[in-house]
Amino acid sequence: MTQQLTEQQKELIEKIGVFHEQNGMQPLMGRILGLLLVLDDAEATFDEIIDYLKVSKSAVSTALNFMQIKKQVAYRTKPGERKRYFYLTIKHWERDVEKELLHIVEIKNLFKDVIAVRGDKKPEVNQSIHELCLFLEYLNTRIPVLFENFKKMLNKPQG
Amino acid sequence: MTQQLTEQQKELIEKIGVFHEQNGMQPLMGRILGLLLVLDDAEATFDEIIDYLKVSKSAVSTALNFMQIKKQVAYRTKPGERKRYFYLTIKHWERDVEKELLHIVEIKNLFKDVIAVRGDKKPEVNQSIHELCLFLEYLNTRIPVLFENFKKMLNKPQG
DNA sequence: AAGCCAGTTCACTTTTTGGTGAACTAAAAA
DNA sequence: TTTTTAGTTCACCAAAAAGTGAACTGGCTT
Repeated sequence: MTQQLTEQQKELIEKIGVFHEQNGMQPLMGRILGLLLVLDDAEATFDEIIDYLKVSKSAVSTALNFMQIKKQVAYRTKPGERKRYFYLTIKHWERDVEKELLHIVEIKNLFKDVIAVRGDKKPEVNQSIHELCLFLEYLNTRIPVLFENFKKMLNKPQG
Repeated sequence: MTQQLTEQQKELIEKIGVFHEQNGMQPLMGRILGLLLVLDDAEATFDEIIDYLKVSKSAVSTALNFMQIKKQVAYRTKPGERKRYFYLTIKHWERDVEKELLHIVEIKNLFKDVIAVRGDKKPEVNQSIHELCLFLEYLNTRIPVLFENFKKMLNKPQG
């Protein structure tokens, strides 16, 4: 029998799950993220996940495979054991946050298409869309700088 | 009869719709966004939306109300006419982009909760989460600066 | 070679979502 | 006052998403 989760842990898993659900992630995946964050050893086997979250094998299998493709989750095995210990690839949080930032910028291409298609009946509107595109382009150039400067700040604090 | 959309316009509406759908927006709302972006006069009445997008009154009513609450859409009336001309509040794109950036930062609070709950069995994991929080805090402070510097750049180009 | 372990696959069920149509409402027009 | 216009509400329906359970697979163990 797998160890019990505290009430606190359960609540937090749920909150994390709901947060990710609202961001378009499938419910179970959000809870697996929460579970692996909240567990002291930051990993769990297939059967432990089933046990903790009270879901079926197939649901867990599907969710984990998807999350592995998306590089959110990986697994290791312990010598002599066959079962997989799944864990979050949280050490690559930079890559993930960068992806989120780039995603904001992504819509720029659609706005460019919009500009190409629009007539000039409403110049103020065209101007707004144009400015937005300029900003997104600017933001795009600043993303790497944000990470660089953050690292600098970490090394020499109060800089 | 409402004027016909060109193939190009239809395609672009669909692309914009799909993009927003994948970001958790309801399908019809995404297409309304696309429609109002693509139309030369950047506005449409209730019945025109029904006509262009081939959907029911109730669907449009629900979608528009929601989008008005979210401040994505507003309407005006023309003197002497009763019907509403709905348009995108695109001139407030700064507010919207800022909201998206803040949304990335939002998860910081959950990670803080995670840190509070986690034991110290896996210090590397705790360290990663901690660094992530620091970065999100840093990003949070940089968001207003991004907009400020963009505006400066607009005023004196190549600066 | 027989059985087991750790997961996978797939047909099916349940739940959620998105949308429809008809009846309704409030304000303006006739 | 009745009708029309412009939109709203709500009970219902269809489709899509999410999850279940049972049968299956492929590598290890005995």
